[in-house]
Amino acid sequence: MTLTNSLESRLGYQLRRASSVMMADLSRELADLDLRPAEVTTLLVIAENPDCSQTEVGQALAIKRANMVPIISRLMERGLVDRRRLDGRSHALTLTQEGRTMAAEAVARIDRHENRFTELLGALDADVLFRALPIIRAAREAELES
Amino acid sequence: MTLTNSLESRLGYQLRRASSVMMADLSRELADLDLRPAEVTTLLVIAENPDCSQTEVGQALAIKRANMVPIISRLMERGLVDRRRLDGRSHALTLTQEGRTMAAEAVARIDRHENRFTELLGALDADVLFRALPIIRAAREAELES
DNA sequence: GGGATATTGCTATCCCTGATAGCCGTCCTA
DNA sequence: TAGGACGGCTATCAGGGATAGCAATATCCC
Repeated sequence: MTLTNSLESRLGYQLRRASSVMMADLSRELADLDLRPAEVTTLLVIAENPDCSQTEVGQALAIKRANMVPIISRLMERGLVDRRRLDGRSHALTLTQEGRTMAAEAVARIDRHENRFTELLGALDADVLFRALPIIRAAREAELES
Repeated sequence: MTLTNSLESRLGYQLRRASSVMMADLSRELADLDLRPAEVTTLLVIAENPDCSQTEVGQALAIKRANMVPIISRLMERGLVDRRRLDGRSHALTLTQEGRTMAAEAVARIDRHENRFTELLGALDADVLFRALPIIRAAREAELES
């Protein structure tokens, strides 16, 4: 028997299901690099913003300070990220050469991954998504005010 | 300093961020009912499909058989769901009176929650989302074939 | 200058979702 | 009737995310 499911008409539900499909696909694409999604995003943000700090990366990615710690640790252990003491509190993060290589490979895979999905959507739909999703995201601030 | 983040132009990333904002909002809306998102969706599917089985609910919601177990257990403990043995293997799930009340309240809250977000989007954008998101979701089947 | 305050990184936990492997009893069907 | 499919279940892990609180440092303002 196939069940009815009125949740299908809910935006939040659709978003969650769609997001989870893409996350699963991404994880698979990155599996043999032994990089978790959260680690790749961190790697890419550091690549674009040399000498940024840990909390800055966290802010850009909506990852809490406390949760950045193991991510950075692991990236450093693997020799992908290097850090230099800036002042008594903060560090400046950069990619090692190996980190840059890894980041390039990751970007290539993310491109493939993204293309698999955007190909299924018309250009117009994709445009709307890129306009609408940030609106939903931004609602958080409005929400926090109230 | 504000960091640049080219992930902003990635569909998967936008999806994840938007979805996580909505999930957080939903959780907050449901917090005082002491219902987790996964439990509410289960409750609603049972409400719509009396006498369905546990795995059927799982299939409708993309929740694995094994993960349905604690969800159903908790809903039963709380007296929201009742089940009747169908045959030696399967059970027919229904809502108790209390479950129906809870489901109604949950739907009301989900409505409020959804409206908070859909209000921010034009009707046209919402339409596109409801057309595009299922396409992304459906890509999973295509993906599994390959 | 110095005390209050904020910031940075960190530890230790906890919660929620989801995935896997495998058991057992039941049912269906060739 | 025997083998395979099925439904529920246990146990266990991984991944993302959240909170509370600490120590050291930096900053700001009186």
